[in-house]
Amino acid sequence: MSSFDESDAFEGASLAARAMAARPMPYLDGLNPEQRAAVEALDGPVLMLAGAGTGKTKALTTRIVHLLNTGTARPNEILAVTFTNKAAREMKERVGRLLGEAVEGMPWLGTFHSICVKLLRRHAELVELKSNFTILDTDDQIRLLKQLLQAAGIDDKRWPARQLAGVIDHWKNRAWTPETVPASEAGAFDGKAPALYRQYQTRLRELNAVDFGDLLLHVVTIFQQHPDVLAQYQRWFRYILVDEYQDTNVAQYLWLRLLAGGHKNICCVGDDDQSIYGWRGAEVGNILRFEKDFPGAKVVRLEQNYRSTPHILAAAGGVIAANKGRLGKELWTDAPEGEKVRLIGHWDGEEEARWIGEEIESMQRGTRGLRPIGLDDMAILVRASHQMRAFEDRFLTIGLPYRVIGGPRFYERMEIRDAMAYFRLVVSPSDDLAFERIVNTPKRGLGDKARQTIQRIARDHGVSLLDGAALAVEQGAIKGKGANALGKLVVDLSRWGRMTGDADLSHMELAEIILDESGYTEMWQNDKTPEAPGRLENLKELVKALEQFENLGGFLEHVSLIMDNENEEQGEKVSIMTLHAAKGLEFPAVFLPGWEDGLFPSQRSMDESGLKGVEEERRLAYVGITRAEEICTISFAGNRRVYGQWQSQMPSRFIDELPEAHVEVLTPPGLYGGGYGAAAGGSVQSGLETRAAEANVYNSPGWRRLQSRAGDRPISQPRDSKSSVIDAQAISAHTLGERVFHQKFGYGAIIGVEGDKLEIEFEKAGVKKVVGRFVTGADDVPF
DNA sequence: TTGATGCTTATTTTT
DNA sequence: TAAGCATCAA
Repeated sequence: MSSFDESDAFEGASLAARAMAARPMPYLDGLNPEQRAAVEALDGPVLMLAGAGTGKTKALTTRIVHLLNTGTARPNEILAVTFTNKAAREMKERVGRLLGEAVEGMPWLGTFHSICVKLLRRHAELVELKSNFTILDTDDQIRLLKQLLQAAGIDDKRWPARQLAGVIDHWKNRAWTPETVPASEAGAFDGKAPALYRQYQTRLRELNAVDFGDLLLHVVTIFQQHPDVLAQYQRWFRYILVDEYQDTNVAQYLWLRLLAGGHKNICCVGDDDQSIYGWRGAEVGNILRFEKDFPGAKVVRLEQNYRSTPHILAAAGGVIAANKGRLGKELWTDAPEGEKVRLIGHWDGEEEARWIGEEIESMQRGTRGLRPIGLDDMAILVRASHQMRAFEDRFLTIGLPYRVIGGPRFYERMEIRDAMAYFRLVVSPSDDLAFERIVNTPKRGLGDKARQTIQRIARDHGVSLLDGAALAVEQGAIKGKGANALGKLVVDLSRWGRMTGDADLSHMELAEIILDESGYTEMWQNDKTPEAPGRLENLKELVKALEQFENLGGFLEHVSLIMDNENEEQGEKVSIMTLHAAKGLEFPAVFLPGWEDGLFPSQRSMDESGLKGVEEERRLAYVGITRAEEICTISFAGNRRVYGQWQSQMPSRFIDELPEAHVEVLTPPGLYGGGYGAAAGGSVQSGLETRAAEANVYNSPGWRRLQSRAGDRPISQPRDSKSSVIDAQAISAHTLGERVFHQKFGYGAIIGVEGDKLEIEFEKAGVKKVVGRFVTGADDVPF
């Protein structure tokens, strides 16, 4: 590719364009100078570094409007990519609103995946697919891989299909085809992965199917192998905009680079500090490297924050400052100072949940001169979904309404996928995966044996499973009840297939007919498990969703890419969600519980990815804090049940990184034998050495550092327990067999030492692993 | 085809 | 601990 050519920049400046440029641009008025700069730099590469809450979407949408309004580009000449359907939808809406008219077109505003589907359908033959290929979801993918593993005689216990799917996904994210997987990766999955990857791709081609990863990979392959096709799109998409650039993987990066290769009118928006999807293949490097990839790129930093108070921003800034290799940004705001970030330690996870419940109730009423905050304006953001349980339990007992955001999505539910498999089979009878999914759902007495027979016959005749099934019935290869049921299924499917052409029948009615006559609805009606009614409800929802589409085929086309499910429940509720799910959201009051080393940052992250892992976790902390508008409350527990075992926890290293000046340390009730009153205003240290209870929570190294930050140690380094003075003391202070006392578990004997953990057999509580610090010799019990 | 039982595993999940 | 599974007996 040639380097950036200056003349390209003026390509759009025709007479007409200049005339258009003379039109008023009221939409520019509401922008700050940086946003405005990002909007007006239409030509050439632009990197918009948009911190949390700095009006990124506003700048992005205004930029599109500006492109259109100045006549620089027509709607169909703009390629605007997002990661989520939600973001795409929002952008469409906002562009429409700014233009004051419906956007005619913008056919190329969408997610990476939806745009790739469009492209791939046009050029499917270039990768040996037919343009009506089906898109497999993760579930189909796994089942297919399972079959391959079985065929290859690999024990799918030792080598689970899930894991193989992970490896293949990873490779596709890196844009590696079976041919280009580097030798260094070949050892994955016991060295079997490369061959299986190849087989999998072959099988997908036979099925005329692609998985999510293929959508990008195939398009990249086409662009790479067919310069003429690429050139056509380079001309076509004269202006490219990319949202959440920090989340792009290698395949997406290549895709963008190829498309922008000619004119280089590409504007990438993102925030390296909010890159939290590395584990999914996202490469922060993409955004860090932007200026190298596109020499002469204009870099605009949006740093004025319109969301949070100065204290909150300072706290977030203090934490993220510990990361290396940042592009560098500092958020600031005009907003009044507000409340400091509040920090509180608890005895255990249950108490933490209890306290937060009470805190929510009092904030709802309005306390200490603060305005009352509605439940909809509060959120609890956790690192891992299992942490939600404690809150759900607690909120159920005190009757506090809550909603869990995230979790299994609508289109991932079993009943929805079953129903869709029926639809798929009606629309395309050769969809073998759909056939396999529903042959015996509801139960038709077709077990493994029957399935194998069908497969054999289909293979022998070189036909689809459905046709094979028809043959099997004709030949009488299937006996007994199953034969009748299968015969009926085959006949029904072809009948429903003919009904798709029936003009008198809406596709919604047809869908109902399919679900009823197949016995699928009945299956759930007869099901007595508690979730059955909900499933029937979902099926109704599904049929309702069909309304927006012209026919079943059109529905299936779209639905495979729409995995979100935003049904707004009514009523004021506290939101509970993971930090990941919270990205892009904001709440006046945010609770961030569970800030303990091992939980957050997660042990696994640190084990698997080391410093990189910690840095990504730190970005997650940054994302969490910056969700808060007015009040941000961080908490941790000294003890927590992990996999049924009580474990003592160290406060998160991220707590050490909170700048003291912007943090207010709260005292949990109970520790001083009284409520808030007893300790309010009092120094935490006052009773520090007097009672074991306080000592346990507040005597931790992290806590002490927070109280008096003597010399600044390099905080980004993971603390190695073995090199920690305090922990070493804790271990050497005890010996095997010693009788000890623990505040929660009572008396016990030390039966083992493991790092800084003591294994103790407690008289009442059984065997537990406890951090040495939390234990005192039985004779020194302080009361 | 069901139900019971035992075993194993344990983040984050935009499409 | 507890959920998700796979296997097994009936």
